Amino acid sequence: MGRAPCCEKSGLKKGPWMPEEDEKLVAYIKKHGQGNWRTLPKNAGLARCGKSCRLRWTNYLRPDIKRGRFSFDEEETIIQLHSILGNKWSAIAARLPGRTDNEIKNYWNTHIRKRLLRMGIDPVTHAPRLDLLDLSALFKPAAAAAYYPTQADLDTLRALEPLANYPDLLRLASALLSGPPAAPAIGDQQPRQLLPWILQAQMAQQAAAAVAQAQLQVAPQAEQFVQQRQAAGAACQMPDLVHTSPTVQQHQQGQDDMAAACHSMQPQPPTGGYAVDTLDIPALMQMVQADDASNLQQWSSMITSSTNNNNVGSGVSTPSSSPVPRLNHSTTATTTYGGASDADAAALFNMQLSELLDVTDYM
DNA sequence: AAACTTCTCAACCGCTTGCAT
DNA sequence: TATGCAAGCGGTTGAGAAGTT
Repeated sequence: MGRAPCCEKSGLKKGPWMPEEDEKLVAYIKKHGQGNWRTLPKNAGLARCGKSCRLRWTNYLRPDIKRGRFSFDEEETIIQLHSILGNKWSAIAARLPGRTDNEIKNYWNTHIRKRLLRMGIDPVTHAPRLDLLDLSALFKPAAAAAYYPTQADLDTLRALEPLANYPDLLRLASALLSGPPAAPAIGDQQPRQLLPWILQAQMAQQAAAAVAQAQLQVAPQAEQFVQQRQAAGAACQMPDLVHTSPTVQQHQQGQDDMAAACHSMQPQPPTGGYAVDTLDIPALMQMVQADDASNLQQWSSMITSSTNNNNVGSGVSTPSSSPVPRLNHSTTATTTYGGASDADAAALFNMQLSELLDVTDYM
């Protein structure tokens, strides 16, 4: 595959477009439509390369382009889609009528990304990162009263302290120990509940993102990728903490492709059929409280190897859109966010576990 | 008011993908 | 199958605007 010869041709203008150039381009496209960008400049009387013309048209001159500030809804949509698609700006733009990929990319880099960082959320993985949180806000005199942590916040921190050496478990426990999110509107957060809210941010975001994903026309490759991640997650063995589920085996029966994906991702696939169907949270917390280091370390390393196998070069949190038939409400927690229903969020929760435990966030 | 710094965003660069030959 | 080209995409740049000292 060779490279397109383009703007290196001498005599072609570069840099900002003049109004008369815009007029020529618009007039030509109105008359002839978008055709061959290579021949367009010559036919339109422009001393530009076709690439430059295409960019100018698609990013600026197209009549259906919406100018001006992004609305709150648009911003929300961008964040949700980014959590699913990553830096696939064109794919995100396809879901935002009137916005170009370039515009969304710029807006992300100049506004949203910074705001997420200030909120202690990793803009790449969308996971909460206490190391990114602007804790200085806690001590600013003007904000001190509002940001001073509550007793509940401190209790939460204390409860999480034993997990400090196990970042992956910390994430899980953080999410589980916190109550339902305060669901603050962006820019109107309840600062006193900041800590538990941040700890839940990933779960909440993933729930919303997955609902958005369900509304998308997922490309077959993306669907396959999601299925492979699910399969690998379902094959992750967690002795003493995970119950065997025959329904999982039934569910997987006949799904050769998923089994193959599972097999390929797990060097030693489980023969006993363990699955992350239900997670024994009380057992986990007992280990934490007893400071059962060996068990925790064993579990932690298994999670690490599992997620390392699953995360094929992706820093993007990728929730699943596929239905999850089982959920044990007595031992798992659920959360809701945005327009996600209880059922949506609940169904998602199990499938998010492998995502939630993605320790690469901490590396 | 001037100098400096930071921010914004249009445009470019270079790589990948898809198609034709 | 290999090659060349066009189009598309994401990362980066840099000029001008806005903000700060």
